[in-house]
Amino acid sequence: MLDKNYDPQTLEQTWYDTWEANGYFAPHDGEASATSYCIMIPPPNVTGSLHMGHAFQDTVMDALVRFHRMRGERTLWQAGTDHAGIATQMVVERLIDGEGLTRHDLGRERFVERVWDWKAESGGTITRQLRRMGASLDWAHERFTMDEGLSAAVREVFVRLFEEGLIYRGKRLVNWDPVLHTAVSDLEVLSEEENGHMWDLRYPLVQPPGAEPRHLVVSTTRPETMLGDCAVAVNPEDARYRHLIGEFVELPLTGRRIPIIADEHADPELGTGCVKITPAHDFNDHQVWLRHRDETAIATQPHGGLISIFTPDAAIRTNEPQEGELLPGAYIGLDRYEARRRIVADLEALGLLAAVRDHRLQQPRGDRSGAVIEPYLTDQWYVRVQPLAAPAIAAVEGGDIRFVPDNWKNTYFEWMRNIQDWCISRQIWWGHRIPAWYDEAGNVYVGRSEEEIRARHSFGPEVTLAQDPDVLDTWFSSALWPFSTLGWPERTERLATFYPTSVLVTGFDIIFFWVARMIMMGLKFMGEVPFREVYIHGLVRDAHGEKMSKSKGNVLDPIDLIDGIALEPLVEKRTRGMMQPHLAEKIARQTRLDFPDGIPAFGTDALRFTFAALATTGRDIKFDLGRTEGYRNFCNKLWNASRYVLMNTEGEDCGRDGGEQELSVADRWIRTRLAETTGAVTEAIGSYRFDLAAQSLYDFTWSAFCDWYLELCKPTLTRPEASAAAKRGARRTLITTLETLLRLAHPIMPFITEEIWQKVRPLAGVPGETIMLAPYPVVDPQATDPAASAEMEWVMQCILGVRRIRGEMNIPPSRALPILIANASAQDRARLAANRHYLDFLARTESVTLLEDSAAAPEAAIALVGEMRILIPMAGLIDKDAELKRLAKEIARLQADLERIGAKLANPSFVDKAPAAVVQKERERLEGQRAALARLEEQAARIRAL
RNA sequence: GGGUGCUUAGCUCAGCCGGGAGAGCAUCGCCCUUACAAGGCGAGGGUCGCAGGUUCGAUCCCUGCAGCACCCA
Repeated sequence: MLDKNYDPQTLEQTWYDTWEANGYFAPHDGEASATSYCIMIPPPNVTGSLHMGHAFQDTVMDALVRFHRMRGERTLWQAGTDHAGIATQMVVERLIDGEGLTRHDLGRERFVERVWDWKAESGGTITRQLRRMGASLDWAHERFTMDEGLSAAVREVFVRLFEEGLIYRGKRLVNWDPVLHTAVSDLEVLSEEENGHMWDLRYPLVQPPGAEPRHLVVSTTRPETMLGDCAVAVNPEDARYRHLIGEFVELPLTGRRIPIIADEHADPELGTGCVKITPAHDFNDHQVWLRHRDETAIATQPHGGLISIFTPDAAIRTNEPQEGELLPGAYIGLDRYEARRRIVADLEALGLLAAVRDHRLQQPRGDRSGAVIEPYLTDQWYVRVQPLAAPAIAAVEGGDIRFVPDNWKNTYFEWMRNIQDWCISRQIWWGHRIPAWYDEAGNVYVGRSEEEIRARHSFGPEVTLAQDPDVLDTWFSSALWPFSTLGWPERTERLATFYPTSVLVTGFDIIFFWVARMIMMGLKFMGEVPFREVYIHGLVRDAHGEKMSKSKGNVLDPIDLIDGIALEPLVEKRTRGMMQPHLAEKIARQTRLDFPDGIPAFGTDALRFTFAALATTGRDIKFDLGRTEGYRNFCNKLWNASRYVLMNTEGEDCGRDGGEQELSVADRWIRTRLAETTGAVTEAIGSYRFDLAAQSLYDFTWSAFCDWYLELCKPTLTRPEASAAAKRGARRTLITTLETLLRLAHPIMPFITEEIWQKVRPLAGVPGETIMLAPYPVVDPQATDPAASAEMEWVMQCILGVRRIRGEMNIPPSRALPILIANASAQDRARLAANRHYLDFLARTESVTLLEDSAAAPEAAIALVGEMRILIPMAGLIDKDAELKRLAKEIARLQADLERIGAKLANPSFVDKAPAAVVQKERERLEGQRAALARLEEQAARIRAL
């Protein structure tokens, strides 16, 4: 027997341990003929912790995986974590900062050791949390992007791409993060509008001696970059300046002269139409420079005009010995903002500052550090993406990969068709070291190892080689995830079985970062797409629709929803380690407002059910705690219903060992409903509509099984006159329906279904050690019985009719009612006779009397079931005005309806053009409603006449 | 500026191929009826964002507008 109370805490933990210990999560060996099903987990940061987005995503994946596993497919959910280069390095740097050290104090080797220590220390957190979610990941084959196998895959890919000319090294402008001291890719830069200024600078024209001084005015948001200007550009069509093209201006503060050049980049409509060109510190200017660098006036400048002015910290650098006073000594060593202040002041002193205006500008910032990104000239490694992108586009166009919802493919195409080369080197220490070595002359050699390179080039020990200090972008290794985790470059059995994987489940925010790159790499190295489908889900937001973030303090920890958390610890958790105390105060206030009593423990199943119910396609999720509470109650309902079933079946004859069984209408009806629900849930999961699956399960369990069936079978089980065969049939139906329902719900609610199933299984005569590996229900066409459905519908209408009168007249359920039946057809009479016990029990009827002459009826309240009338005598029970009021309401409703249908049928074009079936249906409705109306009006008149 | 999505009950959301507007939560009555008060029974609540169009008929299809959100430049 089940415990009296549903307590998710205890049962969830023990079942998970059992599953894992028994190896149920691993794909079964199976026959070669079994189809395989595989999902790769988007690897979470190894040292991170589970957030609501993970919890949602993992619920979806686990539901899919459990569903397919139960369907007998060879199912693998590949487990693993990501080393998350920059994020992890930042955490460890902060850690050692607490010891007053920087990573440079430690040196590379010791620092990387510290990161591994940190991983060892905190690396288990997220995998523990995944287990709490019930995730049936194949832990036995857990992978980590930095483990030896995956690192080998990374080296292999790098070398092959390099040898094909698809990886190159080049001095290019990159997005430089001056705080993290590393290049970052375009995708890691977030631009937002911020308040700033626009400065108008006067650049004096070079004039013959004695001439009146004249200026060109250029506008800039970054005046300090003028130290690196190589030209002023004007539009060749701009009549105001055309005559100046080829002339020179004095670049203030530097003593340099720079040319006025003609370039389309200068927009005559914008500002003065003159643009300063700083090719080493602006992407657009760099393009301009590329077009003009062969012109003498540019080419003869220092560095051909490509003048870098910053250190990696974005401070003004010192001059190289051969550069002389290229950069004015007054500014050297100044941070970019201090330099800006000084340069503006100096220009103003010279009368060269024309204006300063407030200005909204797009400020690019590093997504990790928040630092303003600096376009910066460095040597970096790049992937030439175009040749890889073409087949990746074709794969989606041709339908080899399907996006769900479909329109996300447009986002994918949009990006893929305008793709830029991918900067893959990062100037950090935590990550895959780039497999390139340099000799003393600076020649580069790429290979799987130093030994390989030495061997290939026959280098003796006298040749010293130094490995490139940089590491690869984390996404480089993630891009290989679908095959590297399966053993590639080895040709393993797992790789052959599970690649291509079935579906990728992920958020739209990493379509570019990850999805696109996996497709490119998969096609390139496996010759096949990495997955057949991409299911894109929405973002989990808080109850107010705000994005959850630590700084806003509105994050929810999924584990707190499972275990519950009191208010004070929750406030403490949300405000811990805040930078600004005033924010902490606000967060604390809001938290107390949103969760005055903290968060109750809902259990994993309720949380998972919530995610499933909210998982509508293509929509963000506003996370509503009320829903979770409702689904916790649902779990409780299922629990109690199961207790009832067990109470009535344990130690009883459930027909498992034969014996005659007789199925009642109710039995046949619930079996029909179960078959329908099985079909609906199966189809919903198959089309990623977890919301519809959840809805069907909820509706069947609560509204059909509990509200009706459990009640309907009570008379059969308790009445002494019910036959043994009928009791056996009811018990059999009870236990098998519940057993099937549990299997049906298991992918979404794994724990409670397993706990109950273990008790139910023997009574239902079902074999198996675990519901996890029990077969998923299939629709039994034999079970569908339309006649039973129709009859049950009639029974319910009768019961609801009586209940409605009861409810509206406030007649307590304890009071049994005598009812009269009038205008009963032969079918009504037959049904009445057959189902009388249902009415007595569920409508609490004291007596049922058939009236042969309806005129003889006493004053009564009325309910209609088709043509048949149910009358409840009013004497002493119902007050006249209340019944009249009730009838008036009903009559009004019918009249409105009739009017609408009448108008429709009176319209000749409707009758002509609408399908005959529709017209027929409306006619029947009209008839039915009209008859009902007449009866109610007659009844009202009779009561009024009293 | 370009693109995508959204707008349905007080709140969170379903609504299939165009044909009688649904669920959960919340609200209001009655009830400790032998699985369940984390419950039972019943009730109220909607100009389907606005304006046009197509159609016999539009929450659904088309166009425009408004508001919100996100992505790209």
